Amino acid sequence: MDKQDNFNLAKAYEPQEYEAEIYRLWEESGFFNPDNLSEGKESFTISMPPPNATGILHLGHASTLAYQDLMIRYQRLRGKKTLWLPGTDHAAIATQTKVEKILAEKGVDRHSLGREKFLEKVKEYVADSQGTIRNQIRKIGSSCDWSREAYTFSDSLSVAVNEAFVRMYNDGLIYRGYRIVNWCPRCASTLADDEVEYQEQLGKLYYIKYGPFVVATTRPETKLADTGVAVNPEDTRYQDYLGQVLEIDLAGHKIKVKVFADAQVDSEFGSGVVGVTPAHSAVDYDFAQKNDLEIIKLIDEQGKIMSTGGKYAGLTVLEAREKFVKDLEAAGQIEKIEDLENNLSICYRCDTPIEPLTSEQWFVAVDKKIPGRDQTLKELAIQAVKNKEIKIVPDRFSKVYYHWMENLHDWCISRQIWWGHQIPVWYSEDQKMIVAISEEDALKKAGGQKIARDPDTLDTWFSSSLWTFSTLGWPEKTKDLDLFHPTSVMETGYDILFFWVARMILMSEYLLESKPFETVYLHGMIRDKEGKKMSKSLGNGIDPIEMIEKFGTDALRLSLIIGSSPGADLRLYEEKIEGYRNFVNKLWNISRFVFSQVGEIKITENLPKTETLADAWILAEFNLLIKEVTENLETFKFSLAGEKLYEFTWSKFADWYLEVAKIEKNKDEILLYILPRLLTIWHPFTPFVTEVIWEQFKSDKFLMINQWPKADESNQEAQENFKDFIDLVTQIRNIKAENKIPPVEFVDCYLESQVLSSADLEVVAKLGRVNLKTEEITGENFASFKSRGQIKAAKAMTEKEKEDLEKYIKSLEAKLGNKAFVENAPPEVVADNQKRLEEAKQKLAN
RNA sequence: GGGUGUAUAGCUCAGCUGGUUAGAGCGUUACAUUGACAUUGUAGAGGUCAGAGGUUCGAGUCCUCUUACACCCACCA
Repeated sequence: MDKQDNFNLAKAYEPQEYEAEIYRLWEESGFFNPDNLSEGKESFTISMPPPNATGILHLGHASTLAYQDLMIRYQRLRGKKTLWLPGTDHAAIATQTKVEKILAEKGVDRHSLGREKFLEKVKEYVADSQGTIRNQIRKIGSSCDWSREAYTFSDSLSVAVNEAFVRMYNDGLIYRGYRIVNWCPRCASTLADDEVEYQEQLGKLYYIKYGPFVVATTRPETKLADTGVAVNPEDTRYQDYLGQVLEIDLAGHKIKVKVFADAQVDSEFGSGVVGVTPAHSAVDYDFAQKNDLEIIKLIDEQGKIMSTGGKYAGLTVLEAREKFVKDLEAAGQIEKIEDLENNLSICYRCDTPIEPLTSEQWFVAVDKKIPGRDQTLKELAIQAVKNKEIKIVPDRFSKVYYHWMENLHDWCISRQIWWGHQIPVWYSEDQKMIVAISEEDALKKAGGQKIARDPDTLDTWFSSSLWTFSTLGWPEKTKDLDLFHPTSVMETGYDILFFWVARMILMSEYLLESKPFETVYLHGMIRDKEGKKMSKSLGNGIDPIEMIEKFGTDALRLSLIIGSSPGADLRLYEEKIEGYRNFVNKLWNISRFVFSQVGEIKITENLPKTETLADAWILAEFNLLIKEVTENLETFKFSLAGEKLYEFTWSKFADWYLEVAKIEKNKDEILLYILPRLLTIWHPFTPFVTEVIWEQFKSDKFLMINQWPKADESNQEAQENFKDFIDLVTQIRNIKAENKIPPVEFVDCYLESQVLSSADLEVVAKLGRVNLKTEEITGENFASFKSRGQIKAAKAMTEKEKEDLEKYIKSLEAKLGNKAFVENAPPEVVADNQKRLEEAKQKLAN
């Protein structure tokens, strides 16, 4: 008690009282910026996956930030020049959709507002939510370099976007073409293939009498624009028609279709005859290319039937379907209608059903050889992973990556929304197309003519695919780019492996001829206790900010990291976070206790001398811990590292060593050796509480930039011997409990041990709360003592324990009696079993 | 239709290249607690490792099949 004046820590850790202040101190220190870290060392870089500039941070963000901050803090403590570059994404479609929704509530739509005014509204909205996001990233404790904060739609990143576009165009890797695309009628824009999601639905399969055939379709209205009929080449029923052009009457609407054969047609499905609508189905479009079919566009960009639909013109798709089916029925042309489960394609941002339609758009050619490189973009991206240049953790996602890449089609990059990078293409008065990096450049190229810009914008993933290097100043040759690229780790969820990770690899390999990162670490999705996805509609979402307020950031971070493994989903719930809050408080109180015990609060610099077995043991355990945690962190086994730290801190250091220290006293050297180092290795996991405790050491530097401790040799003998120590104490407590002897009641006890000194045994007795007798107590069974009496701990064993031990001995004897085992098993395994048998027998005999 | 993952205590999960009597946290039961911590301590109960075969001296761990769940991809009109 008399020593407690020299430290000042409340009885329980209250995170809210410290976190904001600690973060402010870190930020002001400038050490988030690698320029202020020591010179000339190896660098370590992570580009923060930019959160969408919409709404607020959810648990998924909290988890990705916790992982990244863990790696960043670890590497900073290891002395690397550590850069974590934060930023946000303008998230073209997502943001535009969101603002449109807000405007719609006021009865305004973007067209009535006009492009300029609408974009202003979006900018306001983005500025607002970026502020929220920045604050929330800070709340998680993210030690990122705010001075380098980036935004995909900033001026400098827009330069990178135009540069990339122009280079690809000049290399023939970006082209404009009239092709079939995914069209979202609500967004009034194209979508990339991977931006289309599928929803199972119960639809109808209509069998339509179609000239000499019966054609089965889920979308009868599209038959108005059929230009072909496909059958399987093996199908004997229709051989005579192959190659013919037939005129078909569909309830008065006349179409001309060419009959052809293709192996893709399944003669078992539906009627075995496919009506081909090239303008509104990707498969049919391919058929049209192969068989030279006419392409008749039927559905326009608003999802309405065009004049090519005859009397159905002007109707929406669904209206036209209803009317046309009625007309066909009236004409006796519906043979039957069946129920059919199929996938409805919907927009990934607004869930609107997708219309495939033909349109003139910009594409990235993934299968075209890059000039001078004899490789396609696709091949480039596959190779980077295949030759292990880039490592994906967990490895199984490499396979998923290859599969996706190999099946990648040309990437449609033009969007018809307003929010985003305008395509760097202008048209001169004489209708010449000018592709240029800027308006000035385009004007120059136009040679004095007036120019007009293409209104289309770029897919948001085009700009984010440049993220690892556009944020470092590319296309300028900057010092940052040189120092920090390729980045070290890309930490993100497996759900955006395709959207983002794959495209970053593709772009970096093409534009920089280098990988964007060395390792991709993929975390899983956060789910609720039942394993359900957290979502607004289910109301099962946990708000990370609320959890931080309730339990503290450190507790939330631990709950996200411990118990998770890469690529696997994680269930999170409040009790779990609460449990880690308890742990953080334990660490706090361990520190309080240490500070209360020692004469002066300072750090022991050198490995201390050991006085007792417990001393030697705890140092041995601690050295082993440092070694293992370091190894685990180097190999991305964050959860395992956390579990080991947890176990050491609570079950070894607190439960045993500190309890022994209360008895043995005078442990200043060792306590002040372990505690600061323990705080250091905990720091990447729980940055706040460790930094707060660290302040008590009055060090001239933050724990954040302390040095990662080195592991010394471990004393195996001490580890082995201390097991006996623990074993004896546990036995005593056990016997007392079994005999209903209150823990506080000191009964007599005789102890003996081969390895423990008499001093050790005295400590054992104190921990077990017994009176240590120097002579063996004979003649009586301890059970008869009931609540008072003597114990010879080594002899006491319950019936159950006896039985278990006997069983164990039998199984070992059987094993060792087996010739095959003795002959085939490695000698050390046999010897080990032999030893165990002897020990067990001895125990039983005692 | 293809592919991947998961299945271990009531719940959430560890268990690395096969070799202790299969572990942890939460929950639960009993006891304790004014001296670091009730956000605590001590002790206990609780498991045919989804099922069936196989490989091996030895399988929770490797192989095959089956079942259940989850996810991803794909152009069944």
